[in-house]
Amino acid sequence: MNAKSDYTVDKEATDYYADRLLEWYRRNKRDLPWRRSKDPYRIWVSEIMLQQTRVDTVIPYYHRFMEKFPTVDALADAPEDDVLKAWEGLGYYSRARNLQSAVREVKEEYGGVVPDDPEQVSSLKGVGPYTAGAIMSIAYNLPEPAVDGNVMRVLSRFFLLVDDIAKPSTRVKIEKLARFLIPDGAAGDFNQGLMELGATVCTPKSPHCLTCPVMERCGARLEGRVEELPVKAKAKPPRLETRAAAIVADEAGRLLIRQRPAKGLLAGMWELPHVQLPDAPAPAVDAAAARGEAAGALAAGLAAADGIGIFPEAWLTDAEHIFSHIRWEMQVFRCRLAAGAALPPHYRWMAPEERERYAFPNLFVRIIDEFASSV
DNA sequence: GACTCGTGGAG
DNA sequence: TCTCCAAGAGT
Repeated sequence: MNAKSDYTVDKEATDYYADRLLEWYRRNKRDLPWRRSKDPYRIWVSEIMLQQTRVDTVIPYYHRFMEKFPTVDALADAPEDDVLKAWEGLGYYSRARNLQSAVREVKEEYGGVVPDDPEQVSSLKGVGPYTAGAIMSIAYNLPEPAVDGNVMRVLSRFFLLVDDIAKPSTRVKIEKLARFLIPDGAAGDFNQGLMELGATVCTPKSPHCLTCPVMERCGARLEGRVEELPVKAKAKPPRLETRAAAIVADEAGRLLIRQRPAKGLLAGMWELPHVQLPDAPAPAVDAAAARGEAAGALAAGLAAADGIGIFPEAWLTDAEHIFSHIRWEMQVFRCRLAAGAALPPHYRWMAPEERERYAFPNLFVRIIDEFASSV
């Protein structure tokens, strides 16, 4: 371990940074919904929603969520399906489940009051190092760092840090630096200032250095290396999965849907019945033959997995959906259900007016909408 | 440390 | 069209 394994900075630079950033933040901060309250619960909900999710995407969800679940008690007492439904389309659905689980723990163990102790908050489900620091500093103004992607980018540039910010160990190092930078009595504004600077000025591509409050001492700018920092390893491409899905409608216009398992991808969400196809490198067959094979595999797969008999009648559409780590290429077939078949417990018939009762991932929302507009 | 876990906007 | 990604956490 050499002396350079941890970042160091002198107090004079620290004071400069905090003073300039705080003044800039207090004059330029955006008027965001969750900044209008110091309620730890509201801060908490916003931080969970904002994980890996853009501000503009979160805002409408945040308003709806706070209207539906305005307090710790309201969320703790709500049916889990209602919470998942409120999260529909936002992605990373385990966040919703973990949030409600943690809120229930706050109700039971802390009398409904979000604790102001970093250790206790960190132990809550779905609350990691960043979110714990954000709640501590923003709601309680306690001097805990809140290091997200913005903060890593901003500090990497200013202090010329060349560690790969995609590595977890780098976040730990930057956390130590960020903790040291927090000015007395202004943790909340300072942490939000760092993030605000990263979101609006020190952006990933073509940052607006000329409006930056700390540009005159920014290492990356002084050395002309703004574009090459931060160092970040590129993610590997998602793996391909080919799938075939069944659209089954009855005479009343109801759709056959099923609920996904409680763990894993899209846990607990509703979907169209479908199967994964063998990923053999298709030997250049014509499209019609490939669809025929997929349709056959769909019928056989649903019979084997769920014990239901369906007969593909026509190809409806192809749909692609890209998750962070998987790419689904799905062929969708309009199918007929075998008469008199009993449905497994995780299957339902969904009437058109029941759409609001079930939470679907967006890829199935699109397919269902396309089917609805085709009939 | 590497993988899992969504989505849609921006360039 | 494609790439990167946006206020990360769990395993």
